Amino acid sequence: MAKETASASTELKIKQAARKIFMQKGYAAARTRDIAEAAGINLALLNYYFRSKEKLFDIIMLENLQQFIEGIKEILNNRQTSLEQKTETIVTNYINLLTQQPDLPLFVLHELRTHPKEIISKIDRDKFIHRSYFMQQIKDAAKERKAASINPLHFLMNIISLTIFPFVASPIIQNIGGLNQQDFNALMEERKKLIPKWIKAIMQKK
Amino acid sequence: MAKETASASTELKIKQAARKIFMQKGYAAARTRDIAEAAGINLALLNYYFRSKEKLFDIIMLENLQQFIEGIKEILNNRQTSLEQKTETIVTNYINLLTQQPDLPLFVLHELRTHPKEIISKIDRDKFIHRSYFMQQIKDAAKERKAASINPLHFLMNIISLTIFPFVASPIIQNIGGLNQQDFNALMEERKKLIPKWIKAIMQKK
DNA sequence: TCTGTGTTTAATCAATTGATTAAAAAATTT
DNA sequence: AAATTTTTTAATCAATTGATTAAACACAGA
Repeated sequence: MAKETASASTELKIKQAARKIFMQKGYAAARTRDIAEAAGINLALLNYYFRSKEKLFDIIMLENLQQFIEGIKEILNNRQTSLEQKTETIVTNYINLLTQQPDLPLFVLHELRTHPKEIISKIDRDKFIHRSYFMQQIKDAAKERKAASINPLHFLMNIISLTIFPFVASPIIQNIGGLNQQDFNALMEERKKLIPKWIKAIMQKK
Repeated sequence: MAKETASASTELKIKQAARKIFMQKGYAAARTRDIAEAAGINLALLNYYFRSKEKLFDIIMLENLQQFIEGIKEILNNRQTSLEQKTETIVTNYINLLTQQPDLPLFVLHELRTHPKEIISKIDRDKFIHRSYFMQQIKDAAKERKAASINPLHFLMNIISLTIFPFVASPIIQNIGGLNQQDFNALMEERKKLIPKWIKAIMQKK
């Protein structure tokens, strides 16, 4: 019993340390020694638990992607909420997540480029976003209502662009605007209410 | 004479190869041997011309940043063009640039995180964006016209987010939408006209 | 043609780094 | 408490990689 909790906790410690180091430095620049040190354990122990750096990375990356995807899966397919409500929930959820883990999107996107596309195919294997009720609502809004006709893909791109990109480009934005971390977070907090408004304005038939 | 052109061309060849490899793999994963091979020269020659991997990287990165910044400097300070015209020009220019070099923004942003902030401070040393005529126009529009009051920083973030992020996230977007490279480029081409419209809609006083 | 300067290469070095191994330590079982 | 299994470590290996060196090469001017 004590054995299992001990091993479970060291495994968790390693994973947490790995997540931190990988996200800070990226896969290539992250050294297994850094991760071991951050986890407070020996380098050999890391390989004992996870076989190799790449195996460990795959696990971390998969968990990150799930965090990204699972977080919006039920939102997109909720039949009870309007398009406006979904937008607001998505924006709020992501801004909350990224305020806690600002390095997450850049890490995922960068490694997605470099690494073989095995990872990419895992993202949306069954095209659930494409088939989601959310997508149907966008199409319907364009037809039934007086909303402007818009490619649903543009619509989705707009929401995630407006929400995520500021975090990706935060070093530049903070530099341009002369903002410290707190100022920046406050600005992102503002966007929780602004982005849904803007999205609505975009949809308005001109 | 032949000597100088030869050395100039090899220097250029190395830089072009370095830009390619660095952008594909990132600084840490890019090997100097890869760059040398891509340039069709010997590894030692690379160090003969540029002293070290880091020196070469600094040069490439600086050129990339300049490409990014210089491209909008005169646009932002043009006293003859309206806010709408500036928006359209910025969007068109960046979409053209990124269609040619889709890896550029992710590379810059990723390395900006990892590397010491010396680089960051070079981006907008004299705060020219903040002082630009463009920024003044945004403030004026909010006051004088009937436009909605908007933090100029939000305005700027919106334009670059809507323009640049789709390129950064293109692997995901192409996967979700089931798009090949040509489809994706066509979608980005559409955005040249759409984004200015959307920005205008956002500015509209509701 | 010879000399000197700049260019290029092959070979090698030294440091880093992912991974392994064998042994010690701790925990669990009998 | 002894035996067995699991966990942890120190030491080491082997491959990679950025960088250097010394020698060969090209080419200009004398």
